[in-house]
Amino acid sequence: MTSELAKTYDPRSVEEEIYRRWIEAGVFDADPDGGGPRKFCMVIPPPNVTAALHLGHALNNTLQDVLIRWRRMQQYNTLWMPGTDHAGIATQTVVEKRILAEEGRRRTDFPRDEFVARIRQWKDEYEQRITRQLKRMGCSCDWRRQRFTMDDVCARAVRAAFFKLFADGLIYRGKRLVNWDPATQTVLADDEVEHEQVQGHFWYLRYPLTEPVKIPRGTGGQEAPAATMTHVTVATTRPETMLGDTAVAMHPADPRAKYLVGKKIRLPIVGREIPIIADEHVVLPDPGSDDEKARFSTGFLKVTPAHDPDDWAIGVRHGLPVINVLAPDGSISDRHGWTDCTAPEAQNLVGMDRFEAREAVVEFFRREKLLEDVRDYTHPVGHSYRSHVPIEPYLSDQWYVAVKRPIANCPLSIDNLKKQNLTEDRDGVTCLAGTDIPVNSLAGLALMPLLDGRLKFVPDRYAKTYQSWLENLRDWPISRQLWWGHQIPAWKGPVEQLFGAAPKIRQNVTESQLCDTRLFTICTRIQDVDVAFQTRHEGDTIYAYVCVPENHPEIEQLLENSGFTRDEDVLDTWFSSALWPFSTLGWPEEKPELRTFYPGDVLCTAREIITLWVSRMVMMGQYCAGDIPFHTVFIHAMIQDGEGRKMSKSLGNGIDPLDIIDSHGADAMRFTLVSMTTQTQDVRMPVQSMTLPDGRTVNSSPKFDVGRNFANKLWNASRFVLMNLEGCPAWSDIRPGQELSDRWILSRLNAAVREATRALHEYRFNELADTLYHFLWDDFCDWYVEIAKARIVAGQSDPKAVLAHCLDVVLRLLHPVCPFITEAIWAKLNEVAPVRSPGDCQAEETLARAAWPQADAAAVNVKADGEFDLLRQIVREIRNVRTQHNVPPGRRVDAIVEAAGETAELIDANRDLLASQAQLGEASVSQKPVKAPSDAAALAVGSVKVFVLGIVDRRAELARLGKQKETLVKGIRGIEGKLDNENFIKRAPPDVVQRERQRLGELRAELNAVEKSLAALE
RNA sequence: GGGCGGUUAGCUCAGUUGGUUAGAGCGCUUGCCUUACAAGCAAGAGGUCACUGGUUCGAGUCCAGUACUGCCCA
Repeated sequence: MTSELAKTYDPRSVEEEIYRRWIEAGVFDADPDGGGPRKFCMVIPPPNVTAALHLGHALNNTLQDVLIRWRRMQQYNTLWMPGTDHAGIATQTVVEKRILAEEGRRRTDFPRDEFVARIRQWKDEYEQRITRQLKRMGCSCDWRRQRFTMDDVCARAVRAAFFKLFADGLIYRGKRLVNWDPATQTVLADDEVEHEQVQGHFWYLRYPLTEPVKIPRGTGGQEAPAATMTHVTVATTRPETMLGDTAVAMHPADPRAKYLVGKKIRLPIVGREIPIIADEHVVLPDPGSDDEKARFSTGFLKVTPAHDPDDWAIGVRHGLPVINVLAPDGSISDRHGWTDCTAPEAQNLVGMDRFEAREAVVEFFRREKLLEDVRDYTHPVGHSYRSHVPIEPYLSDQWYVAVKRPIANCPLSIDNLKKQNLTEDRDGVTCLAGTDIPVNSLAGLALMPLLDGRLKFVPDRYAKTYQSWLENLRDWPISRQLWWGHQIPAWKGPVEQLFGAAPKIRQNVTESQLCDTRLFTICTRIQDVDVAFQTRHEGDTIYAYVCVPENHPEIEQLLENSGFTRDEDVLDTWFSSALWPFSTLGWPEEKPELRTFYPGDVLCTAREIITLWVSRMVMMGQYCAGDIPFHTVFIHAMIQDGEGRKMSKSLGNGIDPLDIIDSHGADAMRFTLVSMTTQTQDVRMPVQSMTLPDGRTVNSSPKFDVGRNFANKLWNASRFVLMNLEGCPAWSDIRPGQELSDRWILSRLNAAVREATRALHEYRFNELADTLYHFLWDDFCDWYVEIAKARIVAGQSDPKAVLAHCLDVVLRLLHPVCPFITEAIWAKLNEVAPVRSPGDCQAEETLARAAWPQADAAAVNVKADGEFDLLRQIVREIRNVRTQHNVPPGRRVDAIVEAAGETAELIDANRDLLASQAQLGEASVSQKPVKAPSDAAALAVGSVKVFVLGIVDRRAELARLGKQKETLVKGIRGIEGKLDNENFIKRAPPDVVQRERQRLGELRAELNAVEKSLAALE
């Protein structure tokens, strides 16, 4: 037969060809004009172009592919939108490092355009690699629509969103302390900062008072006995920041405060005179306190507004000067706001790295006998999630998105929330209940759908992460000092220049409005184009920041000709990622794609980006596109190695999906990943090295053998079916209800359909895999196929039709998980049996398009299940006794079954089944008590007794029966204990009591039989 | 410090609203190359469900606490 399959499944021989066929047939192509409510849309979490995909991506994309293929088979109009993310800081860093290593050149050695072009080359290469990886995994994305977060379509959306936010007054320029990464020299958002415990020190530094201060005896504090103070002692973990100190603070309740506040200190090294101030933020010293800060405190706090967020707040309260002593690269500098750096000791420090400077400062204090103490102190320090260096609080101008500012023209109604009492009034602003978040703010828009139930997380515990993040949200800094990204579409120039560029402004806006820098945004027109601008005092000048909408280069040119310059910074990567669900569909243009596929349905991602990405997509989806981008967020586990560590390049424990596909096949990898997807937050995957046929040694995991073995089992089961379909009758010509084994397998099949569909609806991926695994392997292969063999040999043809139908349905059910192998077998099955199921209609040519099976409730047959279970149990017991008596597998033995009534009839009708499965010769059934022959092994299966003749080894039989008796006695005692308990009888549900009673009866009958047999042997 | 998890067989993990003798895969033992499959078949061994207490007729499952461990946030 031409369609005979190879003995072992070889994925490499089919995968590529099948993928090509899907593409040619346009199977993955979405239809924007398809209309109808049955659409299903997902956007891929765009992989970073930083690097090739790892196993986590393989998991993430496999799960998405399972969902989209399932919905496609359910005949939804599906779209899976593919694409990649430019990953600003990550990609720029990677390319910078590589160029430095290979060419010895730094970014600043290039013109910006040229450097960006180099990154673009990298991006092109990795975009291609990633795409190829996804295709090899079998991902059924609509590749015609593939996007990149910096391509023209996405860039237009970024411009449009930025303009909209700017014009609505939700983007503003602010000067404040930011998280600064001195290595990459850019600002980071709070959530890009990782807190790590660091073994550090508290240094106790003495700051001399300009003149001694007398403190009367009896005043508290550490230095109480001293009648005259010549210095105060501050404790710090970052001594180098003292160069920027502008005050020393103490708590107003400190008894010493009334003598010291208002006095001056001469700052060592610098020579600056700074005041002692009173502020309640200072922690009072208390050596016995549980509070670590109180134990380490001296009561005096050095205040460095430019280099610490808390000090910044104190500075604002007291109007302190702000002295920045660091350069952007983290070195000490007198050129970024430090004007009194004149002392030679101070000048010596300029140019030192911050950690060098720390040692130098400490050394100075030590030398001058001003270092009072050094104590070990373990404390959390923020580190850059990219460069992993400690971040520096740094004063700078950045663009921010105001996340809690009410939006004047809010695009969405809040009536629903009000109805559900989810709002409350706070100072005239409608806020979400229990929060300070205005309903019509960006944070409010993101939180609203969670509260009103339109947005769901699976597993639902992750909703909490999302909610608490939004509730504690601060304004989002969106500018980054990078070259790789969307350049900020804002132009800056002196406000007078704006009049020259746009004479009409005078007509629309008064001069006082223009120069009132408290106003955030003014919208006006330049040459009939809507633009928005903000004004801001910087030094003695009032500047205008002008935002121009997309597609108006002439306005940009006009501004630049008038002395305006475009902001050099780029936007945070997450800004463009936040727009991904609709930027990819062409927003802001009203395209059919957008109408048909937005809002999308499911987002599938890992928990680490719930805050960074998911929340911002919801925020921007609501704000820009007027609806949530998806109704369900499925959060899958993180894959770790066998020791519970993250897989990473530096540890060398990562697994490359392509290596697994090469060695085990894509379907095997997918099956394993799906079967590992439970509701837990991590899964471990023991890593082992493996040698590929081409000689490479790569990382793999024995876990993938599970998938490979399963694929091979499916292949061989199919092989058997295909080899036996000659003369396969039409479904309408068979009577599958007549034979128990047919009724049973069809019952099991339909139960599997029901179970698999339920699992998918509930995102229980492992249950989907388990259901299919056990149906195929245990029920179908181990039992039905084995029974069918005998029946076919005996000349029956019904099993052929049942086999064909079962295979048909299994292939459909398994297709979303294992698309390649199922498609390959489907083609063969179509050759041999194109018509093969109830209804006798021609099967679909392409499995990927075939209909998802519907469970036939009538076929799920509890009676058949029970009857078959009994027969199966009898077979197992006979096999067991054969093994224990060392009966050679090939030797047929005779058996007599003793049973009553319907059970006897059932067994009698299935004597062939027993004979073929238990290797019996003569099998007879007796309704009367059988006198056990002396050479027979006696088995008890419930009320059924089986005598297997001519095999008895007395010792083995005694041992077997003794053991069975022991188990039975134990079981009986347990149940008797329950039934003797009055409370159990009284309080347990009657069906539970009834079940126990019945069970007790069965066990007693079995025990009885076993004891008789034992007696006969003795 | 706050939040969320995890601890079940040698390993990796399931275990639904509490209810038969707690399951699977891998690994292990024994016997089989049985005409789909040795990546296989048949049979089997292996568990004080982390610990302590509580609720209940009944707890792997619910509650409280302890230990260890992981992640997120500050």
